[in-house]
Amino acid sequence: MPTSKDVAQAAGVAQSTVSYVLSGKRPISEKTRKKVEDAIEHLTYQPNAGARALASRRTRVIGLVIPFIPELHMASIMEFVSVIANTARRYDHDILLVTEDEGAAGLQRVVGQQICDGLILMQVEGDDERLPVVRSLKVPVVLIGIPHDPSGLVCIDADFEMAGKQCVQDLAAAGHDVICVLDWQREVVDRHVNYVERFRSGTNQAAESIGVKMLHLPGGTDRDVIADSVDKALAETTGTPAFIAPDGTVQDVLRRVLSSRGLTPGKDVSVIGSASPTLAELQPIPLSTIDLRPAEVSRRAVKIICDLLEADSQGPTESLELVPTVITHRSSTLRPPRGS
Amino acid sequence: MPTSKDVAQAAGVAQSTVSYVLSGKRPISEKTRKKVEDAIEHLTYQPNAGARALASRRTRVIGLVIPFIPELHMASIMEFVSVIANTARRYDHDILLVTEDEGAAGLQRVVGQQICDGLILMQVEGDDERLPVVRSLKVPVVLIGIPHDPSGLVCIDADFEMAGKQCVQDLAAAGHDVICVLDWQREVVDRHVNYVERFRSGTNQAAESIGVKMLHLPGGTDRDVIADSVDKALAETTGTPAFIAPDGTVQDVLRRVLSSRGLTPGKDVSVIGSASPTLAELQPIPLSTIDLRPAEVSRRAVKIICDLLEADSQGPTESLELVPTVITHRSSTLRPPRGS
DNA sequence: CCGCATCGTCGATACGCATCGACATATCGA
DNA sequence: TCGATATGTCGATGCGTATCGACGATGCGG
Repeated sequence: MPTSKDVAQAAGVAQSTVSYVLSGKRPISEKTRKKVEDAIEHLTYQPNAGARALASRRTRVIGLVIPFIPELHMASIMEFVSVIANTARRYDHDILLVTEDEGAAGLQRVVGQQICDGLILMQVEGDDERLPVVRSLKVPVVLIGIPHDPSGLVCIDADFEMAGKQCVQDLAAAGHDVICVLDWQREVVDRHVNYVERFRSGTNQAAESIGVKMLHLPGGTDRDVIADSVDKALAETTGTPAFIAPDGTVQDVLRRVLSSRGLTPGKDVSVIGSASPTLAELQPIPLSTIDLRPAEVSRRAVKIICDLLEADSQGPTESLELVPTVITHRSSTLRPPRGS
Repeated sequence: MPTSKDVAQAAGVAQSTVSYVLSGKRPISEKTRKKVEDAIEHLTYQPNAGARALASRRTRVIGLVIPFIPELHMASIMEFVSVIANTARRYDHDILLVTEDEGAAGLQRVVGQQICDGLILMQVEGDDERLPVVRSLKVPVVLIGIPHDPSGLVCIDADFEMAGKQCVQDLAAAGHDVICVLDWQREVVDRHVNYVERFRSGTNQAAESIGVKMLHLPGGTDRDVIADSVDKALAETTGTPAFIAPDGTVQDVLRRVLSSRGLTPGKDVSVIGSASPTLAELQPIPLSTIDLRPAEVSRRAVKIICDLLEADSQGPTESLELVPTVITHRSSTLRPPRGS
């Protein structure tokens, strides 16, 4: 493997000059730059990451802490991972996978060994056990998700409260007087993931100001539980009920239950879920969705951490960003009455 | 951040002694070892990865090249990623994400900059454009998937031929005389992923030796296409046809088509798919599956590359490992007649 | 024509660890 | 008792890059 010394020799300059050509931190004459660049190309030189990290105290690697809990919809997690990785590259950084298995110790390891310059944590829970460690780390950390106490932390997430409001407003406008939220799976709710509460708060606020009835019923993957919830919702109204099912797996079960009751989404009932456009379109009845903007959240998370790394100064050690959500109408919801 | 020099000072030994305590490459007296380990603990010392890489010419990082093509079932990809990451940790290695976006150039970058000691490539296609680059790299690379020309490459994959045989043998034993394979989605087939052919070869061999009729029909996500395939299969027999649908998305569509035809899997027809146990159990009629052992494939891939890295010597530069597949009976297949 | 700032380049050094040869001490056989 | 072998530790060096101070060359104004 060629080194910068080899390049220097080939170009007839000092090694430090090669370094300055690459970093641009000192003026270089056009002539010299050309010579060096030619030599680099000719030798197919690439700077050694280890040496660079050692000398500059920057690895240009960001640690990404991914949850692998089976209850979560893996496909949607991949969406985050994919966008984060690609965005990081755009900032000339790489992504190191940090598995949940290692727990908080893993964070200390990758930071302590200086494998990473900073961290992105996905799926942050309300009372996450890793928070004390995160606060103690002396590198930038961006959380995707909002813990109960976000003080001293940099967080970003979809605006779940807004999402709740939008769903309710939308369904109310379509004429529903009873709106039923089927919760996330037990496993998610029990982890006290903060967004469950934020979403609920949004729905309730909107419902109160509009004057529709909200039902919060258990979700989960158990067909009987969902069936029970559906029946309860039906019993509450003489009109057509509306269902909000944020969780992808819950949507699947709901779909089957409705079908067995002879209810067609978009005709006899309305259903809004959260899903990627691709997935939503693939369903038998294309699903109207509340888009939680995973790609945008991911992009911003990377931008935030890269800005913090750039700044070098400890920057704002606390911030909270909420990404606006978007409703997309497809076929699973009723259309609002004409002229309203 | 404390360095090994700090540790040495605190323990009253030379820096090199600290290094030998950590690596175990030279005998150390119990007394000295204790002093050093105490100092390490007291200072919470962790070796600097960059310096270590520079001196040892080993980063202990493996690059994982992930496909993000939307047609693929992301959930199953996550299964690979998760197991690979965790297994790598067990070998004291970390995983760096290399996105497909960068293409072959990305491989040259992470290897050239020596960010990685080796690579694992997922979803290798029959005629993968990255193969020339892979062959030219001077670091170990393990491919998950078998290209058309595996010479000079280290490959591992599920034994799709065995999988095909198992499915056919199993369905034939259950009394089916017509067995229909619904292909993967067009996008997958068109990429010339080798496993499509290997699977087909397995089914055909088994069908021939047993004497049942095989139908290979188009799969995909289009309902009409699947419906057409189902009708064709029905027309071929007066008995009960069997369907094999390896692709997860195809399974979903097939399920709906069968239901609309009034056909119940496990009663009127048999269906075998490939899916994780969790997913299979979740379906309305638990799906009998052919398990392609993603976790085992992942584990072995990591083991192979770590062995190669350990060996240091270029090791066997060519190898091909096939992981045996497993059939699991659930409710979507007929039971073989008693006493047979 | 001289002093001074600017531009462009060089040499030297530090970064933190692994590793090699050297050396001191302890252990053993003859 | 003495040399030979193990055993345990140290000092020195190199890995490849970034960066700092220094220095020669050039251009400027006075």
